[in-house]
This record gives sequence, structure tokens and C-alpha cells, in this order.
Amino acid sequence: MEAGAKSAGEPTLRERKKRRTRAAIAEAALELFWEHGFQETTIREVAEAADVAPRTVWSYFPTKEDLVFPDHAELREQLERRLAERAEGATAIDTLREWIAELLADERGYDAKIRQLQLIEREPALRGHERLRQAELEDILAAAVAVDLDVAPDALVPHMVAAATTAALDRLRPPDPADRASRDEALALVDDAMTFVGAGVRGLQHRRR
Amino acid sequence: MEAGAKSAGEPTLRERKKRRTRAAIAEAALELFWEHGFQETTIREVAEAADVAPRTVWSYFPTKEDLVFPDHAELREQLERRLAERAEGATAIDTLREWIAELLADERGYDAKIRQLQLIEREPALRGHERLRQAELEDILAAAVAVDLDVAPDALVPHMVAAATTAALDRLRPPDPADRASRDEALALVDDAMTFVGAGVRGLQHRRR
DNA sequence: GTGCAAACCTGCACCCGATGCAACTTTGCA
DNA sequence: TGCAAAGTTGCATCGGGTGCAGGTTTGCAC
Repeated sequence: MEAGAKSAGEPTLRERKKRRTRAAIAEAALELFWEHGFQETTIREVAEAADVAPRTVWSYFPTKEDLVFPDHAELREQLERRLAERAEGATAIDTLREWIAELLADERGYDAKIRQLQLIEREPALRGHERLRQAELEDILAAAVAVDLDVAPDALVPHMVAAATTAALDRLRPPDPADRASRDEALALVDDAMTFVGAGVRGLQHRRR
Repeated sequence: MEAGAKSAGEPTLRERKKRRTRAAIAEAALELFWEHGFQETTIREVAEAADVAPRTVWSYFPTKEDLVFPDHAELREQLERRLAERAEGATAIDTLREWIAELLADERGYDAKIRQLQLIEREPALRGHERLRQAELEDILAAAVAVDLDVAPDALVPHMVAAATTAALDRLRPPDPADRASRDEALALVDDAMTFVGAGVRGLQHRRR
């Protein structure tokens, strides 16, 4: 059992300190990466900016790349929980759409995400990691879709659905830093994806029987 | 202009030596990775096994991960050429299917590919790189699909089509080393993907007007 | 509040991947 | 045969990452 899972009644001092340290490191890292570039910034510099020992940075973030995705674990858990707890009638994609809408509504979170995407855009070295993270979420989504369609978790269709949906979300990356995709556009993207995969699934079901 | 692009009339001695050295390094690397693991094997060991200097390994393969995808550049070029030179009536996906069929027909290439996939399966550290490589091919495919559909290269639909198709190819990864996906199964996968994306595209076009 | 154990932070030594540079060797060609 | 270009190598160096052994802080029972 991990620390901090004590029903979140009230976090202990130790817990609060850890969160603060972690946040400080991530913030310092993002700032330095943004200012001087990912490659150019060393972990030692991040440590100095966050006022901790280099060794401590590594204890919070196993790799340098992880510093760019500080909230990935949280997002992952959120998605898993949402999908697991969705109502009887709601499909996985419906649930995803709802979740996206909520994420987009969070001003600070949205800004941070855009900033993160722009950083990744600028640093090809980060693309691999991003794709890996994406693949994790995709697998979770695919598993839920498989339940919806009543097929095996490793069947073809759920993974095509998940991949197409992820590809749609990938399109919200703004090419021009000034020209941010609006929230409505982002949701329209998801809607198009839903139409696409819905038709795809029906097309395949129809051919099959 | 890169060396070796002299109409391939007859490769010079230098060229042949380079190819041999490159192949020897890749072969030695795959062997060692397979036998002792990717993380556990050092570049120095690969160099020794291939009877070259460590520095030479890095001159052929910029990163350790690249040793696992020795023929990626070639595949990439093949796909680009095929798509560029396809007949008037043939769609991008048709062309892809044809190409896959030919790749599957090559016994040695197929075995090597399966081995590579199993290695990646075993080493999570390689997943990021694989996804990155996949993304490159996906972008090429998406660009061609965009031409087919007469939409912008960065439009949503082509990328969903490409992503779904790639996801299908991803399914040919055999979970059990002994139970290899047969060539027919692999092609059936592509066919299902074609049905899926075809229906998806039509569904979206229909809704749009 | 005292004291103890667990959790956390830190410095140190070390390994390995990766790069720039300056020789040295081999190949291509006049 | 000889010269220039390409290819190979060793060397020095940097930065990411890990294991380990203290030292410090926090939680908690008494």
C-alpha cells in the first residue's frame, strides 16, 4: 500500500512536504526546459533551481523525461476510475468525452497542457516518451471499449477505436503558440472521432455476419 | 546526396564493406540483446562481438535503441516510394496492403520482424522507440490518405485512418513466441482495418453534408 | 516531551550512453 | 604511384542514472 492512500481524510505533514517538493521540482524543471531547452538543461540545474539535491530529483522522477509529464500517473488513474465507475448505459467513448470536457474546463490545467504540448513539439527527444504515455492511456481505453463491444481485450476493433480516438486528441496540438485550439474545437474533434469510430464499428459488424 | 545512391549500378568496395560492417553490428547486437537482454548488454560488448571499435558502433547507429530497428530507414523509404508511385486508381490503403503482402512473403524478413517484436515485447524500454518509429510511418501514410480524400495533410480523418491501420498491424504481435500469427491472419487484419476505416470515412462524410 | 523506528534526503562512487576531436588507415581515382 | 576523401579508432569529457551508506526529519507510542 502506497503512502497517501489513507482515504485522503487529511494529508499528514510528511505527505504535504512531499507534494510540495515534487511540485517545486516539476515547476523548476518546466521553467528551465522552456527557457533553455530540454537537452541543454541538466538535472543538476533543475535540482539547484528547486533547492534540493540532484539525487532527490531522481527519487521523484526516475528519468529526465518524466519531468515533462509530472501528472501522468494521476491522469492515468483518473481515466481508469472514470471508466470503471461509468453508468450502465454510458459507453467508454462517451465517458472519455465527458472527462475531456471537464479537463478543458480547468483553466490552469488547460494552459499547462498546452505549454507541455508546445515543449514536446519543440523537442523531438520527447516525442518517444509522449507516444509511450499515449499508448498507456490508449490501452486503458481499448480495454473499456472491448467490454462495451463484448469482445476480447486484445481484439482488433477496440484498439482501432482507441487509436483513432487518440489520434483525434493529438490534433488539438496548436501549430502556432498564439493560435490555441479553443475548447469547442477540441470537443468537436472528439465528436468527429466518435462518429468515425461508430461508423467503423458498425461497418465491421455488418460485414462480419 | 547520400553515398550509395549512384543508381545502384554496382556498389563500390567501400559501399560493400560499409554494408557488411553495418549488418555485422546489427546482427551481433540483436544476438546479444536476445541472449542477455537489452539493458544488460553494453555498446562495448556489441562492438567487441562485431569486432569493431565502440566509437564505430555509434557512427552507424546514433543510439542504442536504433540497433533494434536497423532497417527502419529502408522501410520508411520503401513506403514513401510505393505511395508516391502508386497507380492512379489505387488508394493509399490498397497500396499498403499490397506492400504488407510482399513483406510477409519474405521468409527471412518475416522471421526477423517477429523476433524484433518479441524483443520489444520483453523490453519496455524499447516501446517508446517503437512507437516513435510507428508514428513516422503513420504520418507518411496519413499524408497519402489526405491526398486520396482531397483534404489538408493535417486534417483529422487521415490521421485517424492511419492510426487505426497502424493499430491493426500492431495486433500481429504474437503473445506466445510459439504461436506466430500466420501470414493469412496478418492480411485479414489489414482487411478488417480497411473495412473499419472505409466505413468510418463514409460515416463522417455523410454526417458532414 | 522523550525516544525510537520508519521515511526521507543527501553525498559519494561508479557505470554506461553519447559527442567532439584529432590522429590513423583504407579506398577511389587520376 | 600518389593524393584526397571517406571510414575507423582512441581519447577526453559530459550528463543521465543507480546502489549504498550515512544523516536528518517526521510520526507515534509511552
